[in-house]
Amino acid sequence: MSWTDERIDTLRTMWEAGQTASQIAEALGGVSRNAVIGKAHRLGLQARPSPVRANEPAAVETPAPAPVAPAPVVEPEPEPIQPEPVVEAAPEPAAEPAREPQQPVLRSVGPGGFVRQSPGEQQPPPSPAPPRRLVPAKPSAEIAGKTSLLDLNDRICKWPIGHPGEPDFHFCGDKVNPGFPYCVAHCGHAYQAQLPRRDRRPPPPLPFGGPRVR
DNA sequence: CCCTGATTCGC
DNA sequence: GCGAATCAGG
Repeated sequence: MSWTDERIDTLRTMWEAGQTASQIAEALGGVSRNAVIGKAHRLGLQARPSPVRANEPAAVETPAPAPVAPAPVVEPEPEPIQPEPVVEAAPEPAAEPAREPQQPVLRSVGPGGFVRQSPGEQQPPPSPAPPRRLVPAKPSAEIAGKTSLLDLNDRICKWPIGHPGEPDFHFCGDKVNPGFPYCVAHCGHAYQAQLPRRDRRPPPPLPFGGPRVR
């Protein structure tokens, strides 16, 4: 697989939408999450809460536009070297709590891997709604909320809920029954002992498609 | 162990 | 440029 414009576009969109590298890789297919991460970085996409690396030395803490509350803005003043005999080292225990994690505002991510907004965060377009250009809206990177195709992986129950094409089509999403493509419950549906023809139930909810061959 | 993203480095 | 291997935190 190569990075076609379209694939790069999907990567961009999903990455910016907060999808994990794994999900993106899964969605794109043919690439590993490492490939996705590598590409994302090469594309300049970056910065996003990483488990690794809590803080960087000279991290330029953007004080953030503290609107009201005259918070004691402490200018870091990048002291070059100079041991500087600490003269006044008694920071008032007043307003100390480090800056709220309000860099790119940490949000939780929904089941579908989509950014959630807390009610209070509901912030309408800051300025008079800029004439947003309606974009084609790529086929991937959406279908929020439910376990979508994008969320499937080797240990996620792939039992389909609903039907492909329907707006709310999604997958079970439970932990898989080790060794099977479905969770325990759905394995129960998928694998049944033969019953006498006469009492056999007709509806065969096949997962659709076979194992995806890439 | 599972997950994450970051980095490195041979190709 | 690419991505597997590796690292390292949650």
